[in-house]
Amino acid sequence: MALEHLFQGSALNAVDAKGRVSIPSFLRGVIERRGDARTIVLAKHESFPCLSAYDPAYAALKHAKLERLLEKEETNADAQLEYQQRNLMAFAATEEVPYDSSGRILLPPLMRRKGQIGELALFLGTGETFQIWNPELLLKDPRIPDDLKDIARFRLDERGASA
Amino acid sequence: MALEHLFQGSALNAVDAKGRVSIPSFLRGVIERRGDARTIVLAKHESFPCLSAYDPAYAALKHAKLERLLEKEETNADAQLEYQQRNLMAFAATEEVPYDSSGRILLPPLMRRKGQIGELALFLGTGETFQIWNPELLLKDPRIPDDLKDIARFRLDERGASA
DNA sequence: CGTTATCCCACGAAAACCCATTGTATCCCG
DNA sequence: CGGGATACAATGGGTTTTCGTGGGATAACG
Repeated sequence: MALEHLFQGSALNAVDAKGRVSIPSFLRGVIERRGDARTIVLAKHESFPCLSAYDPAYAALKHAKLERLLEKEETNADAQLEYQQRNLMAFAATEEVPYDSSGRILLPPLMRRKGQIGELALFLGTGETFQIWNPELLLKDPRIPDDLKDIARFRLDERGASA
Repeated sequence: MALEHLFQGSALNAVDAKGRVSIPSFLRGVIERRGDARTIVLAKHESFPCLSAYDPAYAALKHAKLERLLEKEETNADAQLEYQQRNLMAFAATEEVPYDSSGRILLPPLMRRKGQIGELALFLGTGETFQIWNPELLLKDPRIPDDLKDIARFRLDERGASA
């Protein structure tokens, strides 16, 4: 199921007083090439303290994948439960938000809290999806490779922020 | 996954005041034969102080490989984390840049710093990918074969640069 | 009414685009 | 074989467009 267009690159954008953030144009480009939506889906990342984001087309793909997994193990009660749980996470625990003509979304308060996003949002492409981080949390996380932290520091410097 | 067209050869091009560099036409030829993109992907080389570059088709291949590895060990928590880390390095720590009709890219400041590229950029084909070096650093590196350094010196002479 | 979400416009910086020049390798024709 | 013309690559510079961002006006909602 290799997707043709992949999310790649990094950017650090400001969250303004109203809670608005620009989605970097190179990520929007991928979203619009994958489908014709001008919308992103947000979720809490399953293992990192950040948000996971993708386009509606990818959400549909993910759903299909889950379905197939279920059919394989239809008799297994544990598998049934796991399916229910994952399905809930994939849809109930996500929010879909449109971006406007200038490429900005209004970061929903729930997600902003879940991702602990402050005044700065660090966008990281990860292929099929991308992540949105509070840069300070990324720098603190021991699981993040140093080379990537260097990039985060560079993005902070670029902007004049210390850290 | 042997790719049909391979990067080979060397060239030394200037980085201008705006940070633009021409991608040598013999490398562009390979990129455009591999896919129809007019785009290259840049990353810090994992062991040399230079940049590694390739085409988007190669990036997609690399991604598919990672995916397959993951599916084999879906239950293993360590494998999950390692997958996340590799994915971050492969996509967040890279930048995709298009080249214009005259074959130039705008070398992103992040990559320019990571690769320590100054006013001159030495391009070296290495088969599936190619490298972009600061020629001075290549000449200094003890791991580089003398024959290759001779080539670098030749390219510098050609241009009138001393070194 | 006061508070919150949408929409619209405005600005500065950066990036993409277009055009012009140079140098070099190639080709054609005398 | 030589010399001029041609095509393309690399580079420099100027101009236009886009992107990220702030602020205000308008509309919805409690």
